[in-house]
Amino acid sequence: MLIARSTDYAIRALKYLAESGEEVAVSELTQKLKIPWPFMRKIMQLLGRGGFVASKKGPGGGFILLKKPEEIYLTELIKLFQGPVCLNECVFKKKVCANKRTCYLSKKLGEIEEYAYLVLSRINLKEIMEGGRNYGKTENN
Amino acid sequence: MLIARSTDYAIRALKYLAESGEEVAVSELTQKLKIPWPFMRKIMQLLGRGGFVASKKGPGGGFILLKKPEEIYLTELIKLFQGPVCLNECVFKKKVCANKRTCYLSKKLGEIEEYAYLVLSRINLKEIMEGGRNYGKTENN
DNA sequence: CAATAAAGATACCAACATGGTATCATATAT
DNA sequence: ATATATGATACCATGTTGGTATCTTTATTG
Ligand code: FES
Ligand code: FES
Repeated sequence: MLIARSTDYAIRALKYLAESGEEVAVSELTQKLKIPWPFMRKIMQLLGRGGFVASKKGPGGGFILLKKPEEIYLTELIKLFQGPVCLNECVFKKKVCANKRTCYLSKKLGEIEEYAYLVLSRINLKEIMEGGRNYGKTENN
Repeated sequence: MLIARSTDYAIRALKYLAESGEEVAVSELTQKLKIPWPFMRKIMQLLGRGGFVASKKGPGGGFILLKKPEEIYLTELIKLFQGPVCLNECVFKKKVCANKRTCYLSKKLGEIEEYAYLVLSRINLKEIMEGGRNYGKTENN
């Protein structure tokens, strides 16, 4: 799967923040987006570390968007929540395969990965917000 | 990951069978390819059910390739061992997302999946055998 | 016709990734 | 001071996948 749940939730949260424009507490996010509370918190914290949002503690505090929607690229979010986009990893996981350079399959998978990265790296939050008007409104669990 | 371990092992086994041309027992496969024995068996059984190989029981028995290498496509193997190639599944796993049709992200991921499928579906065993002379000789685990 | 060597079937186990939870510490507004 | 928010972090639960074990069935061969 290219996009994990955590990344998806992050997108929804960012979208909400972008539309709100002001400080939003996790409690509000979690209510509006129907996402489990502690999980949402974890995600917001990560977004904070990633520099996408700023946080304010105390009553009335919450999270606020730091970047413009058009500056938030999908690949950045994926990297933050799932690590680098990678589809052609040699099956001998951790260990590097000696044939990686010459392996035919690896080359082909690399092409796919390259294409995937290209497409994903062009998608930004603004596009998602405009392109998919109902993204994140999937209340049908 | 596009290609799982099981699929990879299957490719190696098929390659070996193709080069051998005659009945090969799992014991031989497992020795030559350095793949765990019971796992290899399971994989060969699946390949049998998938119609890629025929089996012969009893002493001297084993598996023999049923198709020509150029008729064995990577997507078929992936389907057999990992299920259908799918990269754009909506995060609400099992349940179908009502917005699937209009979701911008889903559309983009669909494009990637389509491309991936196109590339993979053109790759056959013969290509792999010729293109990557040392595929499956990764003895460096 | 035994004994043996193979595969068929199937249930089980272990490691890992991921989604999700809980807890305690810290900062801030009132 | 207290309530309300996040920061950090450790933990738990579930599912998938790689891997194992066991028992049955079929065929060869002496
Ligand atoms: S088998 Fe390792 S890169 Fe191809
Ligand atoms: S959120 Fe379900 S398809 Fe986009």
